[in-house]
Amino acid sequence: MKIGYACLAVAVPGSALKSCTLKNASKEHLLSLIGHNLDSLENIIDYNIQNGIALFRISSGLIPFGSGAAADLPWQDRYAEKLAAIGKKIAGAGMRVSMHPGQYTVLNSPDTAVAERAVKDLAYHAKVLDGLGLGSEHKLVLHLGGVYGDKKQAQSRFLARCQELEVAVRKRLVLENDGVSYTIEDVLETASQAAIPVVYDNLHNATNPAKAGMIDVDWIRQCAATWKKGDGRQKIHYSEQHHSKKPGAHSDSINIERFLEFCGQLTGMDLDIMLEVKDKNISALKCINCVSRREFSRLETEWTRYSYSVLERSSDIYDSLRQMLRVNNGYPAREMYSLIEEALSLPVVAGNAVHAAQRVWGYFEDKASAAERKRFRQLLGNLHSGEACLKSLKNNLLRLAAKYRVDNLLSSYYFYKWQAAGLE
DNA sequence: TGACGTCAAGATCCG
DNA sequence: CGGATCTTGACGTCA
Repeated sequence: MKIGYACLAVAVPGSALKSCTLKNASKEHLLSLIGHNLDSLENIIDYNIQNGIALFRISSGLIPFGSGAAADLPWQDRYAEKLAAIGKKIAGAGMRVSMHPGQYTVLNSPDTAVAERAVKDLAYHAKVLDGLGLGSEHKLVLHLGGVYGDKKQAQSRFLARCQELEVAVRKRLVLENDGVSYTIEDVLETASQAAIPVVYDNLHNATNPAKAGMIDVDWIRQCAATWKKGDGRQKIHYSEQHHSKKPGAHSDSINIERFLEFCGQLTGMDLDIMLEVKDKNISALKCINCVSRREFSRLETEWTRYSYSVLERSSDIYDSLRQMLRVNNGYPAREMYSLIEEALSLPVVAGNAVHAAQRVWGYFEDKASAAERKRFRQLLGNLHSGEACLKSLKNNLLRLAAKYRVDNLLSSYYFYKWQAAGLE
């Protein structure tokens, strides 16, 4: 089983993708953006390898306007070596990647211009995976499309268009149920006719359920039969409902107990699980560390990433966690993450926030300039007057971490917004 | 015609 | 000027 995350990595230096608006999309500018984005992708892949994450979705934004303004640019020639090097790392690590054209790639549209653009878009995505030199188990995930008042007809239009796709696309194509139009039952019907594997998405099935009396595992079993030799392991999408947003909205983070309960239903099944969650790699690592026993040092590394976020919310939980990880004794992953989740659900306490910030400042104590010291003390003094001040204090510390290249801090979750709940 | 979702670019505002 | 915050862009469908 592999567990992974989609598109971008949180708290991974050098991993950001760049883009531009269409009016600035000159050939040379696009080519330089592509070069930058491939460097970022390589940094993400390196991070994945170091952290034992073996499933990843490459962002469609890797090549800005990949099926439009950049479609005819010679990026795969200009960056052939870089692409090959990245592909080699992926394959060498046994990593599985995918891509996922979004809701605006609609193959079954009655508007043939829209459908043609969808074909081009699929071709672009396949070109990336081909450029990386990866096999057909590295998939392209697509939704069935629109309904246009007649679902049956829209489904057969999908089938017809599917027949016409080039092999490079077809061999990678998999279909996913969506949260509005096509239920998992609809998708299984169409996909079996086209001999396409099916990705089951649990949250889409919650907002757009197929029929009563069926649970996740029932559908996952049905999807299993659609995965053939050469497709690789069966893949599913797992996500949780956001506590306050509208139905179908992804949660900020995966709740570890809920996830483990879900996994408990899957015994005897061999699946790859793509998480769809705002905090991306952060939740992926949590889930990976909890489903099977790994090195104790993995937990220590995680604790260093979370520690300041915990400290600024609860010094009691901070002490408990420090105690828990003090000795290399057993493998308390589940307990550790549950406690961390508990801490992160609490508001930041101003007094604790000061302690956490001072702890971080400790990294710069011996190198900061007089102006930097003065600025830090000033921001620290402001802390009691509200949330905006905590934000600028953290931004200030993050800039120092970048300037003085403190890797430990740059990979700390303390600075990133999915951890940044309100100040009490 | 606007909402939907996603992310970063671009624009604007502030001290 | 740098930094923080708000708005726009790019896509297609559907109410």
